[in-house]
Amino acid sequence: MQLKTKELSSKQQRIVEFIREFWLENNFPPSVRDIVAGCGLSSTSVVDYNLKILEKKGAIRRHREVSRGIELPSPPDSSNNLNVPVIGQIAAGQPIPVPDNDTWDITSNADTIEVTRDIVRGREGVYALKVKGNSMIEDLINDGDIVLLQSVNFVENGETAAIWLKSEKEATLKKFFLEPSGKIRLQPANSQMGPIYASPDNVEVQGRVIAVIRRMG
Amino acid sequence: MQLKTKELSSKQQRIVEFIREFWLENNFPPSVRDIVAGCGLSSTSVVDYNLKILEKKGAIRRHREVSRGIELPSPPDSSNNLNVPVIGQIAAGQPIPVPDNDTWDITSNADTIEVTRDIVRGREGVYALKVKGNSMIEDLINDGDIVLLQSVNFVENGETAAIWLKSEKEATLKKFFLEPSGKIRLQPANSQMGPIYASPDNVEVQGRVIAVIRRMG
DNA sequence: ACCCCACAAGAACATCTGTTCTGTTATTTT
DNA sequence: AAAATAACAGAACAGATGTTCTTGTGGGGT
Repeated sequence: MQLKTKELSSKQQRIVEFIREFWLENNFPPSVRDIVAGCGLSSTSVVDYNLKILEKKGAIRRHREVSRGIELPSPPDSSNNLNVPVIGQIAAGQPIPVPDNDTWDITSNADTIEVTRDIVRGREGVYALKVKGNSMIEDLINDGDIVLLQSVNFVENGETAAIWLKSEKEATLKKFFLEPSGKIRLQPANSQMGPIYASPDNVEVQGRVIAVIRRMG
Repeated sequence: MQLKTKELSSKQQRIVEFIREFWLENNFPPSVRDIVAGCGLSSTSVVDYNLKILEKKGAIRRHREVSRGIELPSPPDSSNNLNVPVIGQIAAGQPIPVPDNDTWDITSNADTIEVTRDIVRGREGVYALKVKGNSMIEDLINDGDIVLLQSVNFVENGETAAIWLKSEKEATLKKFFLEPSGKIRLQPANSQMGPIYASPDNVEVQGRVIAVIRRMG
């Protein structure tokens, strides 16, 4: 007597996820037997059984007697969009939870932002942070902006990056410079503010900024 | 001896168009027999014959032995994207060609930028400008940024807007304030720069900024 | 006329595929 | 423990569907 509501069993989640992946890859929905193979199930009847439940729960829509007649409520944008997870906020003094490597759990209930593919430009490991507070205004980044970051451990000199200062336990967006002296200079964009100097072993690059999106009005 | 090249016969164009419509409506590709019915053809072999040609010409992609295994090179936008015309650049001292009213010629060969619908949020008369030069850096807008504007003639106090100064023949992005004195104050965002004061009849609001998109790296 | 070729009609075929039927197993309820 | 229910397994059926085969048509070119 569980699952009366909209909660999906793990198998059902897996099926939905597979449908989405399949659709993304092939631009058309999978057949029942594709799902059997893709989810390692044993029988088409199992799929049908669960698809019926999924339909009742509103997770999918089916067209009877039509091959591959499965619709997702929000069809994965086969074309030009990507869903980038917004994994948190960034503000001075706040830690960033960084995703482990590149195995994202897109299906998790994390917020996502939909961006056109030309912004991501094929890069892997892209995530987004919402800027909280005005502490990054010197980098032309404002409160409420969304910054898109590529998860990398190293950046070129002069790139804007999300940087974790270990001892201070602070995350911040700054321009990154490795000085000839071996020190690392974190440079704000405004001449009113001086740079921050840190030793390399106190600095951890979390990602570099590849885009900023600001909505107003 | 026609159609050796990529040109499509009227029947083939019709088929492609039908596939696109069908896909748009159902979120999955049509079967061969759907095309027969939808295009008023007489036989599945006619469809198959033409689909093979279409595939050779690169108009579609087919997956053999897979029902509804038709892909369009650019699958129809399932509704989340809009193409916004980039009608020019904005920089101090440069005029902006502003579109007449709200009847855009989207099909014109003007550059467009594709943005997700959630950025436009249903607004009409949205266009984009590419920022040239660093003259707007005070508004957290940088060289190379794309600003999305909604074409309006009036803005609220405090909104960032594209403003045309008639006598100076200058276009600029500034925060707009109507002062109690009746003058208009155009306020940059940086305290280092003072505001510009102008009389209302010298000011023409061209649009208000609804989003900023900056790509880096 | 003749032949060649693009194109189409219609039927037939072999899969593919959604659905159903009959059980079986595990879990929960009484 | 017995009954009820959820979930799964396997097979089979019927319709959907891609593909192919044969035949027909109409026009150009020689």
